[in-house]
Amino acid sequence: MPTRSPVADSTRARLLTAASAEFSARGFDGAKVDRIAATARVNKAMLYYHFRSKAGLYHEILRELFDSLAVAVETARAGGGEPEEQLRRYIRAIAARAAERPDFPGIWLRELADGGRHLDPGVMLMLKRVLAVLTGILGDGQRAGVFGEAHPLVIQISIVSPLLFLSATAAVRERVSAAVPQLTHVTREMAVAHVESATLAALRASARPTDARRSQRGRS
Amino acid sequence: MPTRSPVADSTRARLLTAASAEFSARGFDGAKVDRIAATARVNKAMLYYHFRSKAGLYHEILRELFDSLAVAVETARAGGGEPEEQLRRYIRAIAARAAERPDFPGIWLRELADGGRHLDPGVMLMLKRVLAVLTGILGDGQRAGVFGEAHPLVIQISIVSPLLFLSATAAVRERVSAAVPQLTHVTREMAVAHVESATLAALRASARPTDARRSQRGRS
DNA sequence: GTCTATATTTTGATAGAC
DNA sequence: GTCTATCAAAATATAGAC
Repeated sequence: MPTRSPVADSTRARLLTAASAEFSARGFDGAKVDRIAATARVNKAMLYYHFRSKAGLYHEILRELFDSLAVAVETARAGGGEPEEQLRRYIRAIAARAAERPDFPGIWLRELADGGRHLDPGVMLMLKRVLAVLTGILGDGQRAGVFGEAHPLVIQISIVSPLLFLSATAAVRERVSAAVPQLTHVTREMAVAHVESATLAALRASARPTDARRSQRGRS
Repeated sequence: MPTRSPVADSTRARLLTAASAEFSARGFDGAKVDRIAATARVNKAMLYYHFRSKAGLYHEILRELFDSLAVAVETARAGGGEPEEQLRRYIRAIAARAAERPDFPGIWLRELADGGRHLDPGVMLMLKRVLAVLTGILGDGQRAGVFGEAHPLVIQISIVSPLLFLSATAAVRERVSAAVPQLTHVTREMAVAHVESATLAALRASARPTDARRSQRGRS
């Protein structure tokens, strides 16, 4: 492995930035090392010098991305407070990561669609850390009686997927909106607000079936 | 264009089936025509004879898939009834399409992530038909006072994305669950039930801010 | 660390016989 | 409609000079 200076190595950092955008926009198979090198204004041979292969470069990006996500939600959990407040922070932490790193949603989405082909055990561990945080928050809420029973993976999917979609589908939505002018743009705030209210409303409703106008399946 | 018999042409149909699976699992760039032909047990030259190119084959699949979706939600809408009931049918119609055609979610997901690179005007029109149905249902609900104001695209995203995710992430969830045994499997029914209850709860809550335990931003 | 030139493989696509 | 043989381009990767 080449010199790993604590300061961001210029060509190395440029390659990571360019590659992140390329992988997000085209996926692993669609990404071309020539294009990455060109965008980074770096000689292609340098890519192999620093990362050994296209896959090596991709793995480095995956690790960095998911580790930062795990840290973000763990920080949200560490803030303490009521379960509802923690869940809001959890949601916002994920939304914030997606906002800070525009390439994240595309990469995440595609990696899932790929069946996690490139998720090595290290990255899997990071995903588990994220799920552990959510499971903890939901458990607290259930014990406190404010949340009903809920499957962590269902909640995770219904939180994460709209947020990823929002970013990843920006281009398509732009085209749809252009053709249907009465549709105003969707802002990140609108999406986050909806995810928060929909998730919490569903969790509250399952805690008190009688609160809902019609309970789908009342506990007999 | 070759003979288009009303009955499913064997090699043509086999190619479509194999290609659909390949595109879903690997994406357009990751899909290989050699692999498609091999899976279909058809000579590769036949692929070009029937579909002219890899892109032509892909487009044919996209058109068929999104047209069937548009028809499905339009049928759901045509069933009439209360807005809440129509919205439930809308959600179930989408979930049913994803269940019937296991390749659909992967293809849809990847196409969105690709920025709709392969969505020609014909397919865009089908997407608009789907959105028009949802917009109609939401409008009915608002006029009837049972739904609050909601952006159709936000609702669409929060309905569709979890359903697509559920299918598309099956492989990854399998691996996560294997490593975290206490997590039971997520069934389609659980996901659909959550989407229904979360979406309706959010729409109802926005119609009557005072019903919610805490209204996030009460109308001043 | 950086660059040029090039090797090697894969892959989309076709010509032409049957 | 089907198959064999093959082409041409693209793309990953490396050797080796500086």
